[in-house]
Amino acid sequence: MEIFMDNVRVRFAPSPTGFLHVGNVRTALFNFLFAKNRGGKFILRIEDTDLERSEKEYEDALVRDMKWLGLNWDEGYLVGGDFGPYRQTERLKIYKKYALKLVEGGKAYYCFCKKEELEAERERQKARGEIPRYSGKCRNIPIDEAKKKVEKGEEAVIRLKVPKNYKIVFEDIVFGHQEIDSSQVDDRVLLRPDGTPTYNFACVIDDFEMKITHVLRGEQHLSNTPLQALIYEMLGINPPIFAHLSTINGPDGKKLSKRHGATSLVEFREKGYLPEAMVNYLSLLGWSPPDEEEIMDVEEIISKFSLERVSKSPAIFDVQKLNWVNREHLKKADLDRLVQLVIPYFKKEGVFLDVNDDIKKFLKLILDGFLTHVDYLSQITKECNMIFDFNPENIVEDEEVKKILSREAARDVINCFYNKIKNIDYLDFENYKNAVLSCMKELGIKGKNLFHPIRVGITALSSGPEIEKIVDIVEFGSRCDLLKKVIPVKDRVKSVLDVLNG
RNA sequence: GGCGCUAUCGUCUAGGGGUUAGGACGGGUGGUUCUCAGCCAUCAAACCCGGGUUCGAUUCCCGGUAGCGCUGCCA
Repeated sequence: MEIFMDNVRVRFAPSPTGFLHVGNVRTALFNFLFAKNRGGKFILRIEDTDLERSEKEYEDALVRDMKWLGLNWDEGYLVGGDFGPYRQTERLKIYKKYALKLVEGGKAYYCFCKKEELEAERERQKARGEIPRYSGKCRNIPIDEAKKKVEKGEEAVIRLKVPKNYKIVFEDIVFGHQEIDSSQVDDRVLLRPDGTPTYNFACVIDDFEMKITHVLRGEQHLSNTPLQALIYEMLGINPPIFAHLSTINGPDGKKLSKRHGATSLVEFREKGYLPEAMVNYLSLLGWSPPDEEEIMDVEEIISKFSLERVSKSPAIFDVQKLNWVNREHLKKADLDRLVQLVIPYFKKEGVFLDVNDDIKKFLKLILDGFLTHVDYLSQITKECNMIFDFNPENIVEDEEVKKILSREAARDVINCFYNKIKNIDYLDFENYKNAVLSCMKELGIKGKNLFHPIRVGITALSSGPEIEKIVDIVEFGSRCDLLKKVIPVKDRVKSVLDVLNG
């Protein structure tokens, strides 16, 4: 269906009226993947023709988010290129040129109807149960007369003169052949009195001017495409190939919104999701790899990506699966990198103000012990809370711990363990192992009857990472220059024994 | 209301005129490790409904239903 092209040019064209959310990102991602897979160009264009709602702040956020994800664009906003400018409000002259061309060719006309009048009329039509449409009142004003009015300074918009009884046809890679009667499309406004274009017009002009070969965008634009296809035709130019991407909805099947929790990309970044995990998960929404391997890095996704495997049905954003994808990438990630990523969360908790090499090593030990416990990085501080908040009283409060202590010889184990370590200055792995070993021999206890009490002795808790890892973290942490002190093993066991002995 | 789009386990999906309808997340169970997490094994779980076409439809066609989108001088 699709003609092979080796000069693929695609674009992501967001409007800076809010923060990038997962739906937009998926669209950006698919454009990026397609471009890279085909060795083409990925272009970023800013559609800021909605003067009311567009904000510079959102443009900045958008750039930051795209960069974070690694969706680097080859051409466009901020990086430049041969077809700029790439922000629509800077391209007003271009739209005007094309709009005038349509007017001259009798394909569009000036409309002098007042905005308020039209709105009132729409309301009336709706009230009567009719389909709200433009009456076509100005459609037949002779062009010379209209021009004169415009010259006199009368406010006018330019509307498309949609032909009657006309079949509009276009192809969509995802949704297939589309046919619609021109009676379904209204004489839409192309250019506003202030010279700004409306979305559907600007979009066509820019895609043409920027030599866009494939338009991949959200499914909500499928209904706009007949209008756009018509504009291409009236302009006598060839449309690009369309590929609409199904919507991503919230868990209730409704449009993604605040009440579904995090939806904007910033939120996910702040929570400590890895960018490669976001990319991976989002790539799986509406597209599936040809094999059954779901965990992929960007390069793999690029190499496997094709529009043929994009599905038509809407998808629901599932945080559970995102979490799994993120955990998988967390496992594969370089520990030193994760240390860097985790620093802000510990700072926020007041664990330290500045990092030094010791603290980095300490964080590395924490990650080694607790990483398998988290879905995303910001959870780490809470997960490793036991390192900082040691509460010996817990042994008389926690049911699980009480159960362990009620077992025979539990106290003896803790006592024995304490005696073995009380004179050791720094309990390293060897020392710890030896202490445990001699307790084992001395008391003739092994397995859970040995380790459970030791765990309680050190943490006052019944569960957590491997004891030797905790020993490592706690001992090293106690020597680090931290705002939140870490109590060393020896003192911990002592405190537990004190509580135990009343 | 009109027009358009969509419909496979709870979720993401594969598949496709004849299959034990496959995988993944999540859930259940069991194993492993001192415990939790993890890891391994294992189980339950789906073709929206009704008509056609056909020897045979989950798959193709039509209708219904539901959801979503468009119906703006928003994008």
